[in-house]
Order: sequence, then C-alpha cells, then structure tokens
Amino acid sequence: MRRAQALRDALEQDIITGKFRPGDRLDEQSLAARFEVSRTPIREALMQLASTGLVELQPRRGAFVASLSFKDVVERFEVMAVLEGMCGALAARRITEPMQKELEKAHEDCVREASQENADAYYYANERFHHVIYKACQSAFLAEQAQQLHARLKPYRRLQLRARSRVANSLAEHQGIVDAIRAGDSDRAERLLREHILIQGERLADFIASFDRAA
Amino acid sequence: MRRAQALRDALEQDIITGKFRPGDRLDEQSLAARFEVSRTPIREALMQLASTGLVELQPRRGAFVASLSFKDVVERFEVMAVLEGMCGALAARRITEPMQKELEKAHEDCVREASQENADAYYYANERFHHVIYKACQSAFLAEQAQQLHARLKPYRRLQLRARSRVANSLAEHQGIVDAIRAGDSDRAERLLREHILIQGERLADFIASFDRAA
DNA sequence: GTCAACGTTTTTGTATACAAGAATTTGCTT
DNA sequence: AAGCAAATTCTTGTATACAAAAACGTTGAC
Repeated sequence: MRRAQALRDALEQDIITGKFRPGDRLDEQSLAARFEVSRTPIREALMQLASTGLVELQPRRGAFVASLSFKDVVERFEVMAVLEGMCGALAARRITEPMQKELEKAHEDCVREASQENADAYYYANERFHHVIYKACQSAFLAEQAQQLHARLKPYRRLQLRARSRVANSLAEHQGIVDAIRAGDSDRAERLLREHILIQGERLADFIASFDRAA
Repeated sequence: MRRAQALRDALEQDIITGKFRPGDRLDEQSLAARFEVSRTPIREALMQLASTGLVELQPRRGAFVASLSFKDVVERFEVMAVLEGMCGALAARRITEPMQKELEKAHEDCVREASQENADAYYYANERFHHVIYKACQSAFLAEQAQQLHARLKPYRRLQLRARSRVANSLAEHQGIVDAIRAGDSDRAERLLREHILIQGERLADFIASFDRAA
C-alpha cells in the first residue's frame, strides 16, 4: 500500500480513538519522525483527512485536529437523518431479495449481540445494519455519502451506547425499519430512519448538556 | 495565494469548461511544465480535485478527469434534490428577515435576466438564488454539502438552459419556493425544491437520451 | 504473424533540499 | 517593567532528486 494511505489510516485511528484530541496541532515534522517517513506522505495524509473533515488545514499555519462545536455535530446529525431516510426510501422501492436477507440477518445479529450485553459487539453489529441499508438503496453515490458522514459521526454515536434503554429502543426501531422496507413502504421507511437518527442526535444533545452541567 | 490553490482553481475551470474532457489523463509532468511549477503543487491540486470528485486518482497509475456515467449523474441529482429540499424546509422555519429580502431580490434578478434572454446572466442569477437558499437554512454543514454537490453538477445543469420553456417553468417554480419559505411552510418548500431539482435531472435525462438517439 | 518475456523508458511515490512566511525571542526604548 | 521592533528560529510550501512501479517497445520463440 502507499505510505500516505497507511498514514492516513493510522492518523484517522489516532484521532477517532482520542489519542489526538480536537484542537491538537499536527506538526508535520514530528509526525514524520514518529512514523519514520518524510514529510511528503504525511502532508498527503493530512490533506486527505482534511477532505473528510477530520482535520482542519490552515494555510501556512499547519494542521489541527478538527473540533466540532455542539452546533456542528447537531447539523451533521440532521443531514445524516435526511440521507439515511433517503436510503431507506430508495431501499424500500429497490431492495433485492439477497440484500433483504442480508438486512434481516444484520438485524438479527444486532438482537443477539444486544442480549449478550457486549457493547462493542453490538456497536459493530449496528454498524453493519446501517451499512446494509446504505448499500440497499442501489445508489452508489448516496451510499458513499451516507457512509462517509456515518464514519465522521462515529465518536459521537459511540458516546450514547451506555444507556441501556437506548439499545432496547434502537432495536425496536430497527425492526420497524426492516418491516417497512420489506413491505416496500418507502414513506414509512424514510420517516422511521430519519427519526431513528434524529433520536440519536437528541440523546447526544442530552448527554452533552448533562456533561456541561456537571462541569 | 498558495500555488496549489491557484492550480486547483485553474484545473477546475479547465475541466468544467471542457478543455479537459472526461477520461483525459492528467499527466503531472506536462501540467507542471504547462503551469511552470514543480510537480508538488500539481499533485496537491489533483488530490483536492479528487476529493470533490472532479478527478479520479488511480494509485500508481495517475489522475484522470472523472467521467460520470448517466447513472452517476442521476444519482447525484437525486441526492441534490433531497439536500436542497432539506435546505428549503429548514429555511422556511429559520430564515431571517434580511435573508428573506436577499432571496426575493435574487428571484427578481432571475426574472429580469430571463426577460433579457441572456443565457449566461440568467445562469449566474439562478446560481445566486440557489446559493441564498443554502445559506438561509442556517446550517453551515448542510449549506456546504449542498454547495459542493451543486458545483459538481454545474456542467450538467448548464446543458439544459437552451430550452426556452424550461426557463419560464423554472421561474414559476422559484416563485412558489419563495412564497413557501416566506409563509414558513416547510413541507411545501421542501417538496417544491425537491421537485424543482428532480425536474432538472429528468430534463437532463431526456437531453442525453435524445443525444444518444442522434448518435 | 502472434504472443510472451525481457529490457528500456516513462511516470508515480517518497525523500531531501531550498524558499518564504509565521512565530518567537531578544534587545532596545519609554 | 512593559511594549514594540528587529532578528532569529521554526514551520509550511515548493522544487528537485531519487526509488520503485507501471507502461512501452523490442526481440525472440513458436
């Protein structure tokens, strides 16, 4: 693989996992030293991360880990809700039989992992469920956009898995979505998915609000 | 300004105006020679264009002007319709008084330019109208996404301005949109904007179909 | 004549060198 | 001592040099 690509992945992980915090400066020289490469592939990796919004590039001033304000995050959840709703609407009309099977299997995996009370495993099963919906819409562009924004919101989605009741509700919502898509009811699929995401945004808002109160 | 940035703009223009055609190879060396810079800023510009989808970067094989298939274009118009509908829905709820004035002025400009039958001037007035709607939604992220996709579809939107009747219809649709937003009717604003864009996609499809028949 | 394999050439990817702009420090003035 | 200014240092942006992979052409075998 190209070094720039490997570096991109490594840096992305470091940012998502919080090794680099929002606002941190990403100095080219120290990164180059740390990864034992020249600045060239480092710069390339930083530019790629900037295009996904994970890094902010200030001309002649350097790269910083992007820090999203509360408003920024809410705005992204709003768009995510609409995109995912659109995926659902299209999927309800266009889903293929094998894809429908895949969707139902992904949902069953979610149910199983949830019952095991393994937060990580549930998280990944949930990822796969949403990913199947993106694919099922049969629009490569929409799927790509949805996947990209979904990835960007990863750290924020993860925050709210703690709440037990949320998982149960989430599963019920998934079931409704699967049913709507199978029934070919695009309006209902769109609405349910939109709400499913918006609820996440709201829970996150609650979470942050309580966090702010504590501080 | 940074050279990479200037090059990005120059290349973008050359691609949009058709100086470089879809599928064309963008050789780093010849571009560097042509613009009298080194390969470094050229590569940077190409990477930026790749992130907007205007250029396709094949690892170790070079850069090519992206060529969108018919399906690719339709998919983008579909997403554009949804994003723009969302802008309208939010704008109907959140638009400020000065922004409302700006929107109405932009619409009036469209009407004036249309009556002058100057295709270019109408095109730019139309651009401004849509741009105001993006801003009016009060979501920086949504506005940015909409603007970016709008820009990507520029070459395809331009194709259909020839048709006289389309301009008249388009103006009528604009009027309806302005009214819906002023009335704070978010559902109607969303629906009208969505349809307004989808019609463009359909007209384009007709255009391409007739083009294919001719060939 | 076609195909394949080897060698050449061209092109991309990375490293290093250099230039130019930002940040910082030091020294001077008030 | 505080504030400003010049000079130094550090960092980014660009150019060039080198390495490695892909494209190309040539040559030879069948």
